[in-house]
Amino acid sequence: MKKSNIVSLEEFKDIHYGKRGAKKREELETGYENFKIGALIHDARLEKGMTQEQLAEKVGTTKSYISKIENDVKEVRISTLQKIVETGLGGKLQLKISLG
Amino acid sequence: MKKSNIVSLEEFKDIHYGKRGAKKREELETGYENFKIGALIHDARLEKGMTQEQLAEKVGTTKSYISKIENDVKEVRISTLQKIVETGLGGKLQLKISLG
DNA sequence: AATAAAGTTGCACTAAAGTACAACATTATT
DNA sequence: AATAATGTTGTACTTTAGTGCAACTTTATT
Repeated sequence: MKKSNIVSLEEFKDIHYGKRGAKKREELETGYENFKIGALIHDARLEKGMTQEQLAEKVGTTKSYISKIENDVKEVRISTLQKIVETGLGGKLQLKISLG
Repeated sequence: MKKSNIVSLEEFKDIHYGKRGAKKREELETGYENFKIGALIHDARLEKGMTQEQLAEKVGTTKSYISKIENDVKEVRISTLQKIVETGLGGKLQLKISLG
């Protein structure tokens, strides 16, 4: 299994959320209003071309834990999510409250 | 203590984060990059003109718990935060991962 | 088809969030 | 200054995230 053969993020989204226009897909693209954190991490990880094991090592945890979070088996704490996003993926976690 | 005498959000921010231009204040306004969730909830609650007790009752918890979250004594779970924002404040919680 | 890489699931343990209630402190109102 | 409203802190208990490791399944590579 070579890294070069990992499917692209677009392909992945097509398969799992349908093509652009599909309801689930648009929800995903529109700022993740109804966010599923597992999918967020999964997508971000693929976008960085990393395996669960590589991400886990950077964050200082195990691939089994990453798997559980990506599949919503366990709810991730915000501090942990931040560590995964920043230390692990080199990204930024944004959190916003918008009032009606 | 009448509700009409609660300070406005702007006043509150001025006092606690400084006037616009101050470093802390700009961090607050710029999408809460370095978010402190306590302050987020606190601000949102004030903006709605609610007391901790009123918010607690809507969410189904106690004012002591709300206080602890607002003061970062306890880290709030994402699911709980969502409940507070949506059920309690009638708002939307947005969560986003942006990669470098 | 065989092997390796990547991902999933289960279990036991420990650290911390969530809950509840009471006592105390602070701020507003008269 | 007295009183009421609002907010904070402490303690004890329950639930759940986080950790570690091993076994298993699925997907890719040759």
